[in-house]
Amino acid sequence: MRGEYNTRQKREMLSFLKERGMQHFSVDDVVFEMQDRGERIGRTTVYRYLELLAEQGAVRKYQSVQGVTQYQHVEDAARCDGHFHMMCSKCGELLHVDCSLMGTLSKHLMAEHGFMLDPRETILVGLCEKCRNGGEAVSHGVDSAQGCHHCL
Amino acid sequence: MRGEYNTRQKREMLSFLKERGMQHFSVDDVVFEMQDRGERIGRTTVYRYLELLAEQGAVRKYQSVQGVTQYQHVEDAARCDGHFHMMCSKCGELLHVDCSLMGTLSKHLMAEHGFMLDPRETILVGLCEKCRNGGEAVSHGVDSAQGCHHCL
DNA sequence: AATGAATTTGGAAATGAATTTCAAAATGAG
DNA sequence: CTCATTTTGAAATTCATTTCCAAATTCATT
Repeated sequence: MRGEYNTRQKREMLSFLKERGMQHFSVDDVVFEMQDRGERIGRTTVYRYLELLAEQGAVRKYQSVQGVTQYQHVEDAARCDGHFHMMCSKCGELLHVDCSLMGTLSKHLMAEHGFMLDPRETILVGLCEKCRNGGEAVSHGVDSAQGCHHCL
Repeated sequence: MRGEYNTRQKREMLSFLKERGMQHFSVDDVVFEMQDRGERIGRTTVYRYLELLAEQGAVRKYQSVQGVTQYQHVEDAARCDGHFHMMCSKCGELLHVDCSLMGTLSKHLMAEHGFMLDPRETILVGLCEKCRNGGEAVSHGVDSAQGCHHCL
């Protein structure tokens, strides 16, 4: 049956997932990491296995509006529950938003609009700082992936 | 200046938009409709002009997660500017969110996270009140844009 | 360890939407 | 009409993702 053979490629990818923790990654991230490790693994195989894992629920798949699909290991993604993601429409990067303001918004939408916001399905789309500044990162004291004074 | 010449192709497309009303359509819909009318119009031109109209707000662009981008004629574009939308993941209804909290959120994301939230691309996903109270399930997608009774 | 059937791999080719290119055509101001 | 500017569109390109399929691998059985 499909998915029942234990191969080197699958083991390598599972170990990669574990290392990544809650961090998002793309197919290319896997491919290049494997190259760095000196492991050979075909791009097709990465696509295929991530798809299988997504079906099985071991991985969550975020398809950007335009650009590269991102994946996230679900074991740790459970820790993402209750927080949101924003995606840059230009570079496709997916960022965590651990911000109490989102909780406030959720409560408000529920109380005033009768709408139960789903953090897993909602992706805030816009332009990340890097892309707004022409590819250069600018520090403003707060890493958007980490949090601000409102954030956890 | 870009967009200032009045051409047959533009006139034809504008008349197409008017006929379509709020109904969504794809680039191919335009191309084939034009062929049926006996008008010749290049696919490139359709992409290009729809993109221009989208920038100007005369057309809204829905990029499906997978598949073909769909467009929709916005008769009163100003009515939707600066507003966000939420979509029910069950019935697919698209709802208008005119809420000062969204403005607050936008400002916060910009100031503290360096992220410029885009109201046109962002769709808040969750469960609407009807569906939370045992509404009927309807397949959703781009079609559901028609369900936006506040905004369109 | 050998056999063989089932599964998996991965390079290459295909797909398909969207974008870029650029020479030719159309437009409109003067 | 002239001519600079804008627009058009066929063809080429891009690029993530999928499909194809022969070869390699895995695993249960001898």
